[in-house]
Amino acid sequence: MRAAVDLASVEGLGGLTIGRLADELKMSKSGLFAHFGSKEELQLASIEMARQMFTEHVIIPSLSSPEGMPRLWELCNRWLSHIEDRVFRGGCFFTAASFEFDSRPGPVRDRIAQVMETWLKMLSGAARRAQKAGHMQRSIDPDQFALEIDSLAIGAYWARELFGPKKTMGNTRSSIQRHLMSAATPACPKLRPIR
Amino acid sequence: MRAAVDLASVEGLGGLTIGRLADELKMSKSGLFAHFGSKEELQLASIEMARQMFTEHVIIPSLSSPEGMPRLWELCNRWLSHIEDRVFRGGCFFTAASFEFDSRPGPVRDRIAQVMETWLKMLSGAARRAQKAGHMQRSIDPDQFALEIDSLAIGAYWARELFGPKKTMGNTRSSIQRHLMSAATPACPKLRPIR
DNA sequence: GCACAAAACGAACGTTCGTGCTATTATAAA
DNA sequence: TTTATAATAGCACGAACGTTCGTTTTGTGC
Repeated sequence: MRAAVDLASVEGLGGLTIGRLADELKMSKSGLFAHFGSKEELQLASIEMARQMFTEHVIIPSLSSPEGMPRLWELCNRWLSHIEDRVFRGGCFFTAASFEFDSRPGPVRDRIAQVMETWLKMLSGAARRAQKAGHMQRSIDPDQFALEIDSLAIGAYWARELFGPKKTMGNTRSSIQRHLMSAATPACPKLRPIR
Repeated sequence: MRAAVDLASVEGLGGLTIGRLADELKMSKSGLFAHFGSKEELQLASIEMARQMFTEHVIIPSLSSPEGMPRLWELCNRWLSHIEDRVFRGGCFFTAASFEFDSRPGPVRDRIAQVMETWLKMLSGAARRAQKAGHMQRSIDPDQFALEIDSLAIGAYWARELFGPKKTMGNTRSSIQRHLMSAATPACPKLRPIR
């Protein structure tokens, strides 16, 4: 599954081909195929694996940060890091998959949308708790705010892949930090740079 | 070419297949193929067509707005509109193509990156002129600023395609407008909502 | 009406795709 | 050691892919 996720993150979920994956693993096509029964199942399994990896690298470690703005900041930071660290060989698995499948109805598209919705809810939930903790202005719509910082990260990834990593990611960290701070109250604790 | 762009915007530039396009146009594969000579040429021609359409729908009309912040705002607005209006059947041609080809070296990828760079330069150039006109704070880095508003639009498109158009685009308009206004000086003229 | 060029066509090529079969081999329980 | 079960391999299939070929249709200027 690790190989599948790597391949899919480079060639796209559609380009994740049973033959190529079998070659990579030095297996026969049919031997590999038997584990899934269909290409769609392979795709869904890859999504599941990628989701697990994302949870493990980004979400779980962030939960040890204190609730409120610090945890929101930590979530953003760890997401950017997981792109920089190339946890997926080809970049950001889910962003690429989203754009690839957004107009191809079916279980694969639905699952991707579901995972991304959960992620957005994670962000907006953190924002909402930041409001409850008095770290964030109550006039802000948490859902829209979550989408905004998510967009900044997606855009950074987009620019990085197209134009090279020059200073893109570092600049984006400060972009997002600025965005968080512009929404913060005086009671909000300092946001420490994680890297 | 219109049909090719439509097909590519739905199935992706890779899924733009000579056979399917021929079917759609009720032509023979070979008859269609003869016009291009290779699939890559077809892809490049599609990019060119999409670029022309984008220029026509977004850039040209914006040039009649006064230089500075108003024109920058108009560029953003028209980009959002051209997504809402589904100028490309499958959504935003270039955003999808960017993510599809970002890790597939070759002339197609290069051309996409080139077009997107030109577009970003258009935005940052407008921002720079807004600074010269005294509409925008000079402390702002125009390149980073351009990437930020581009990111917001990309993110809006991403959410729209995945979760449905509910209120996404409208909210994004105000997100971007807020972002512009937070960078504005007192001398900046009012930004009228275009739609 | 004819000649000539451009355009479209149908058939075939070699690959690769996903997907079924039927063997063969490893593994673990009896 | 035998036996049941899971994993892998081998082979073949129909379809679709990009591409090439020779032929036929279409349109234009004389």
